[in-house]
Amino acid sequence: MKKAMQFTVKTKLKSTLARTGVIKTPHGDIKTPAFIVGGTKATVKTLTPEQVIALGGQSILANTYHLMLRPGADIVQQAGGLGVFMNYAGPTFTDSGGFQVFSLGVAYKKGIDMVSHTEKGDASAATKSDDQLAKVTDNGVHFRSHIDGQKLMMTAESSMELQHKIAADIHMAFDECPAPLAERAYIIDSLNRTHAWADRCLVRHTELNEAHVAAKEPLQALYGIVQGARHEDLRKQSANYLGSKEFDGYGIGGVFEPSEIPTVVKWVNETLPEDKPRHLLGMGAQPADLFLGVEYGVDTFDCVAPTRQARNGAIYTKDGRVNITNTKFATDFTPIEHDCACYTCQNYTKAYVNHLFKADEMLAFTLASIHNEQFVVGTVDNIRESIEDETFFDYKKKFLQRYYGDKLPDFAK
RNA sequence: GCGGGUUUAGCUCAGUUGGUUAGAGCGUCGGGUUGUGGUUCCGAAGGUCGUGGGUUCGAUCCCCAUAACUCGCC
Repeated sequence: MKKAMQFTVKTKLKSTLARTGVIKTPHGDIKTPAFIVGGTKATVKTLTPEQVIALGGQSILANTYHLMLRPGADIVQQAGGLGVFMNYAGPTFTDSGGFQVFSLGVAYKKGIDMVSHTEKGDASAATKSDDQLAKVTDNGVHFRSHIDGQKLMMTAESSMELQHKIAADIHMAFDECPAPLAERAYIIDSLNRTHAWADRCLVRHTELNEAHVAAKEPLQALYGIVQGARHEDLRKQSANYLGSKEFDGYGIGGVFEPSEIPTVVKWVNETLPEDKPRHLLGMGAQPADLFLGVEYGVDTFDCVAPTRQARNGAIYTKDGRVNITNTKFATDFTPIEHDCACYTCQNYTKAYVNHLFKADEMLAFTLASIHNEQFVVGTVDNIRESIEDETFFDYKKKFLQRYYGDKLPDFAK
């Protein structure tokens, strides 16, 4: 069968896993490494697709779980698929809903911070399944909608069916994301389940793609998702197992600290086949994540942090993160960054953005999101260029030193 | 002019049958947010309880006076 997408490696940075390349989809190309813009509910919050394109976004990632609940996959399909529905002509991804096994399951309102403060979480919550919105079985996951409480079931097959209705260019296999504190025995159990689900996803996905061929519709691509928590042998086992299957690319899932990118991501990417793209799921809130991710072989990222932080007034600058709501900005009539090319910095002052936040005006979210998203997307674009002209390490050192100053984390040095 | 009510944090108000560091909501200030979370979470600052007397071991609370605001009546 014809390929749903093509990935070509263009250049490799020696003595690292970093590379540049191009992902070709039916809706356009993605130059990698690339930061994929978060559009969970078929919208990049507070931004129009035109604004996303203008800030340099190459592609958008939506979420199957959320779209299944609202408006429903059938409605997205009737609309003509995700891209038509949301008026975005570029390449799209959907996440499978597998992450909600964790985020709406064991971690739901249990106080487990997914990355930064895992040690403070309730370890016993890691494997309990009562009093939760999600229950994992070998067949799939029993959910309770966080919106209206109705009981739902998602399986490998149903996730594929939903994703094919939503019709993004690139799908993620339905996986289980075990809690970071789960014990090894549970991680192994979970990993076996994720692998079995990946096989089932591939079978159903292939059937659905055959139907697309018959209907003369574009093919859709599927990434397998590597799990294995923080265990080297399990991560490599997962990368080997999934790497031997006919996936179009691979997602790196699970929950770990940014400081673990040089270990966990490296184990995975030195094991996966070189000719398939790798997507680091949900990471990229900080510049260090981006540089380290690329250095250790990540081709695409997605993260809701740039827009979420923007909605709360946290703004990225090359000299570190600032809170634009701080009083000191109320009378600062200069742009957020004088050398930033984004729409916000070209047209508005810190004082104005500060005022919009204080006054609860919606434009605040839009202007802050444009800047933050362009900051992160642009940083990954610059990283890509630095690989091609072999200035990556110099760029990384200067960027991170300036951004973090005295707070530069050891793992990023 | 007479009678009633109110006066506690920047705002709107709780409260104390008199007893250690007087509370809330909003606002203010600061922080958080990594495959769910704009209207969210965490923390902090801020009051000689209108003013002046009195009673009491002790008064924001009881008594007296006074001021401001407010309602009603003439």
